[in-house]
Amino acid sequence: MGGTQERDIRERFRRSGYTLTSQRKAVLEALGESRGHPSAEDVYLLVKKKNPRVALGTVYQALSVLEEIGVIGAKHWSESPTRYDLNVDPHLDIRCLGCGEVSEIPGVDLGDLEDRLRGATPYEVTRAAVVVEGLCPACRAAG
Amino acid sequence: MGGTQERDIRERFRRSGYTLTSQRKAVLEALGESRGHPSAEDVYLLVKKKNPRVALGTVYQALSVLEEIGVIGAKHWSESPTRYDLNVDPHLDIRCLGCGEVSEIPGVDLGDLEDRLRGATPYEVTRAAVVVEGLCPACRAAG
DNA sequence: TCGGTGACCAGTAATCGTTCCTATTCGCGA
DNA sequence: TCGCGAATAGGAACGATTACTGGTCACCGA
Ligand SMILES: [Mn+2]
Ligand SMILES: [Mn+2]
Ligand SMILES: [Zn+2]
Ligand SMILES: [Zn+2]
Repeated sequence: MGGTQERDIRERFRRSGYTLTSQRKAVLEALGESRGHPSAEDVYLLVKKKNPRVALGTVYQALSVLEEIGVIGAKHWSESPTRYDLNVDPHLDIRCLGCGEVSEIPGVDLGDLEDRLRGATPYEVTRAAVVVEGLCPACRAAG
Repeated sequence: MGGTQERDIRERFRRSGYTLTSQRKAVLEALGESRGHPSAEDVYLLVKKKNPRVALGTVYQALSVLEEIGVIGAKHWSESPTRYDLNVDPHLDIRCLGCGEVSEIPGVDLGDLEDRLRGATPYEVTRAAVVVEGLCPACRAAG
């Protein structure tokens, strides 16, 4: 399931040729602590608590290689910075237009959507993502 | 179908309280000329050909009200500026990762996806969009 | 264990798309 | 025709992200 453990992560780094530095470890740990879908800035602030010398650019670069080697996922909404996720299994996330919180939507199957896309366009389809927005219960209550 | 005509547009402006200015008309015309899915910058360059005094900010503002009153549509990809579209019917568009071209994917039905989303999250679902990326035939050939 | 070397990092500047600001102009309604 | 709120031009500011550069570190091999 979701929990990619230390062993696996080291292996992914080794195979990719990237090195597992303390900064990259710290970014990964911050992502675990945040228990959600933090932005690069969120991760930066968490990492800085333990090591005040890290640079924001380093966090961006770490997130980028972690995503590239498949250890974390990244999702984009139009009115928010990119959100990162330890959950790399295919799943949907919804973002609240009120407070910006992102949560997972379990149990929705897209079926053969990608296949149908491939059949309907001469393009080679690389990626299809469903971007969902709404209002969380708290923001809905607050009107 | 797609072609929202002059009459309808005037009516939408009247009801919304916005005024149909020459700049807004020009933006709409540019969108018609461009025959595609131009960015704000693309629209700006087209509008400027006929009226070199328009400001880029005005184009952004015009696009925003045109979208608000339902005359045009806007779509977002993560690695591209917002693209605008005269086609306001629900449909899918794919963006080429090579050249940035956007084209429509006809005949794909999302079925009851939105309903299933609503059933699977406590959020009030406002919007669900499918973002599709790939390689156009030309870019695929150029490999 | 101890360098040597190429990858990495901190700090900062730059970029890009977009929005904001303000003085001026426009255009509709009385 | 006049008055006034809405819209615009021009340019500054903004937020997210990337690029650059000189110093630093991780790791492989002797
Ligand atoms: Mn998630
Ligand atoms: Mn379209
Ligand atoms: Zn909320
Ligand atoms: Zn292409």
